[in-house]
Amino acid sequence: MQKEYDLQFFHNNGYIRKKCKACGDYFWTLDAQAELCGDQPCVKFNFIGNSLTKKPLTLADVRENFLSFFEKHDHSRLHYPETGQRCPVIARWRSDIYLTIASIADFQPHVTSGIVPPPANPLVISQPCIRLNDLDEVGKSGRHLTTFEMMGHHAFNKNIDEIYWKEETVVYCDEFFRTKIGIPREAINYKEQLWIGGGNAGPCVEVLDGGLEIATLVFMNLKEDEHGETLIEGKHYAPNPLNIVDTGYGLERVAWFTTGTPTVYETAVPKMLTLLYDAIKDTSDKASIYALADHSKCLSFMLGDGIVPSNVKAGYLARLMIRRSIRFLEKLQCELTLQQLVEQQLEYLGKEFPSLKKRKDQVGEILDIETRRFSDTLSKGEGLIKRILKEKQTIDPNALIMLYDTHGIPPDVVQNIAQKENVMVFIPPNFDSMIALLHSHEKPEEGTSEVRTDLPVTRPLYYDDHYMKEFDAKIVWQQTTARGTEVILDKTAFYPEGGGQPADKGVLIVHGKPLQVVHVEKVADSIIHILEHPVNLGEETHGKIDWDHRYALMKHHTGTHVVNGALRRLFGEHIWQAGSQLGVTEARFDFAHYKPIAEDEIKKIESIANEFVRQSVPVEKKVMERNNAEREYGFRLYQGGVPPGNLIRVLNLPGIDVEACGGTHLNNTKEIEKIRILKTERIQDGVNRITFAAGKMADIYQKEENELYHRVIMLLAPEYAVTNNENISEQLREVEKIFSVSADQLEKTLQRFLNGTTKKNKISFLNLVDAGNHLFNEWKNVQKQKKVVSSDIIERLQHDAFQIPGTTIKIISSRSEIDAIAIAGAIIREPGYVAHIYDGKKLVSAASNNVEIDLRPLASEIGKLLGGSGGGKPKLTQCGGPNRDKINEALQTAKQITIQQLKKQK
RNA sequence: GGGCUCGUAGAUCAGCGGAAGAUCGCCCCCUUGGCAUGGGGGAGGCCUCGGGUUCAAAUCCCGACGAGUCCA
Repeated sequence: MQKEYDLQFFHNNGYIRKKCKACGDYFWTLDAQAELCGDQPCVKFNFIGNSLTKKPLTLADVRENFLSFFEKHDHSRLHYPETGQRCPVIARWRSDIYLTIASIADFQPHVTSGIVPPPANPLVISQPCIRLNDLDEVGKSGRHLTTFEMMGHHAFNKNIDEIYWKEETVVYCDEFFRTKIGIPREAINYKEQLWIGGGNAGPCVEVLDGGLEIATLVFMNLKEDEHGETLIEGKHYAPNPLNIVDTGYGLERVAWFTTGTPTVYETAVPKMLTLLYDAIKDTSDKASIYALADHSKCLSFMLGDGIVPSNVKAGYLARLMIRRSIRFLEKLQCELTLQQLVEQQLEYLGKEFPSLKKRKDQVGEILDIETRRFSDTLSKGEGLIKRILKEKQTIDPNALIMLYDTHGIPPDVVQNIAQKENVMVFIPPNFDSMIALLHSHEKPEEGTSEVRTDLPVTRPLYYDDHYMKEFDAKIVWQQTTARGTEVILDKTAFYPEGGGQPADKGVLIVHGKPLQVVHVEKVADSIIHILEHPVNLGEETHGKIDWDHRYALMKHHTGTHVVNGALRRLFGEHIWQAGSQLGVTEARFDFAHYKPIAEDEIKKIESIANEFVRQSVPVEKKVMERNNAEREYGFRLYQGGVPPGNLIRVLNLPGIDVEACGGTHLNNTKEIEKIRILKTERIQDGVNRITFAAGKMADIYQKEENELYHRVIMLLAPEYAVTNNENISEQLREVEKIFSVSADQLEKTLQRFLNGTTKKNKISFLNLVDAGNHLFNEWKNVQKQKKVVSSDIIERLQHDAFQIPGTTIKIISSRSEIDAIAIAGAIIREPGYVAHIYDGKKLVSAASNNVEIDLRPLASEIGKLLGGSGGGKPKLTQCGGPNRDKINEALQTAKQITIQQLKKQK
């Protein structure tokens, strides 16, 4: 390995290779006396309050110095449509990580693996990154940040050093720090290290000064490969197709080095710190103030780049940061809200990162919602804690885990609340691992599907012409499985299932005989048709696609993009696809948004979408090089997922939506005819689903809805006349809400409520909603009446009661229209009664307090008589059964048994 | 994506197979010159919806819908 670092630069300039006395690693230095490598913890920071550089530099100074220095040395600055010269902090172009954690992450995996050429070569960027690995250290350590910029110049070499490699990289580094930052050459040590990460590895040189690692120069030339010959930390590596210069200059660190401020925070977030010091009375808790300054910057990037807080993925991380920040604000008793803080931070960042400010309104609303939500959670938690204390006087670790895992109350918050009740709560030191243990049984589903590569390749005709309905082809492969006969053609217009679009249906005609195609799927580059009947290899065939089926899917597919565009137009740039499924009758589209869709918003979305349809926008379908597509349209392309390869299919509805999409689409939005939103629902926190229908399917739903409406009107007709039949959808939705049922239960429920009310003269109402409300209120009144017992009835029953000879006890045995429990209950309020009341559903037996009797055996016996059973409390029982014709007998028997029992006692 | 909770009065919740409750809030009355307060009375419930088990379901089981929360 030693020769990897044996650079001409070191020899030419008099560097000496030494071994660090503390850590044992090798390093190159100009200082003959040096014994230590210059990294922490071998040496301590020595630049604090004592910078070696001539003048302090701001972040903007350092960034511009870096970028222009490398630009002068023939590096290109990149440009991205939405964010300017950087990628967003949410890694939209890849699905293996949520956040952008390094400058090289911008080019993984497609560029680093050699599939896609670099967007420029060599290039220079300054990439805002977010890392939450050392979250607990942020603020405390004085040097950890969640948000930082990694400046990097990258060269991608197909050959060993086609662009440049180690020597030039170190020379650049030396020159940059000397001329642009003002660090004397002799102050810098270069430490030999091995770099491993993200499936790649290679030698690296750490650039050290004053105990601070100001840059890392990585020479990435290995990739993980189980057949590889190089063994590093138990893993095998093979040569990477590219030799990549991957440098990382920490912007904040370099700036910090020039300022020598007590911590990195004074350099990284100076304005925010000033703001916080003004807004906080007791500023002794420096660590929390630092953390808050850092977190608010982190949130500016997260939310400004379009992350929507949620309980999943990157949204979860955003919520984590929000809640942490709010707790710091409360701890510090800060006068400002998180919303104010972040809005201010957006202002600070606005000049250097203009795209962040564009989402200021949404960011503000998100933080407002999230703040209220968190305080709801905490106040609920407070009630919960107080109740637990009331019951158990203490909070044990189990309760602590329950409070956190189920209700989101962190243990230290529990401790604070309990302290107000004078209860000490012990937080187990291994609390975090207890939580981890709780979740350790959750195993992710393994999707190990072996991809066959030995199948003949099919040429897809549906991309040549999305409207191709028939074609001629040759059967080049076939096999019979349990699913049927699987056939591969040399070319096909049958669309295989994928990307949320279901497979085509249709027939393959062989020798004039049509064979049904029941399913089509794609395996690598082969398209497999599944037929019900066997065919012969090598036959010529004529394929015919079920066009009604396919055309409906195309309407829904293009329609989905139109709906997406409408949503973004209405709500903002944070709208992002979270999933989609097409059907023949309807389609659904899931998307990130921070609140549920309101009733009036459904109409707006529908109207914008239909406006797009009316505009007759021509649909552009083109294959583009990835870099060109990204440069032109941005990462919005990847909403439906990141396709592999260098060439990607781009579907552009100019002014509406543009996405990488492998589906089949219409040529013009007007072919959609119309879009009708059927339903919206919140499928997850932060994710909404819209279900809609396009074209004649929309008409079908309209027709069904009209029919339902008219059936409902007919149903109500005997008692209600509705005069105005407008806004049928809204009317139905509203009525469904009144009776809290879904559409398919509506008629049944209305019938139930009609049955539960007494018939009156027909009343006329303006609309269905008013009639529904009236019916509901009528029903409630009737229900109430059933429980109200008139004193007349009670008096009459008591008057007619049978007095057991020789006692003061009276027995009532009777039927009633009103609820039996209510009647019996009213009777036994006076002493000396036993009542048996049947109300058509159940037979209730009850005895006054002063009557010594246990009615339960009686209830059981009478119940059996009725073919059922019975029971209850000693002086209040219920019984019943299917034999309703035996009610009279049962009432009589009950009376007899009661008399016998009470006589026996005498 | 996986897990754990929870849907009962306007709010917070109790009840967890046998007459739907508490506290706060609301309305009325009494106490005061007026207020805070105190005392008394009252209104307010499709116990989220649907299905099942049972003589009997707010309560048990299944499903839907809605909400909260943790983990990756």
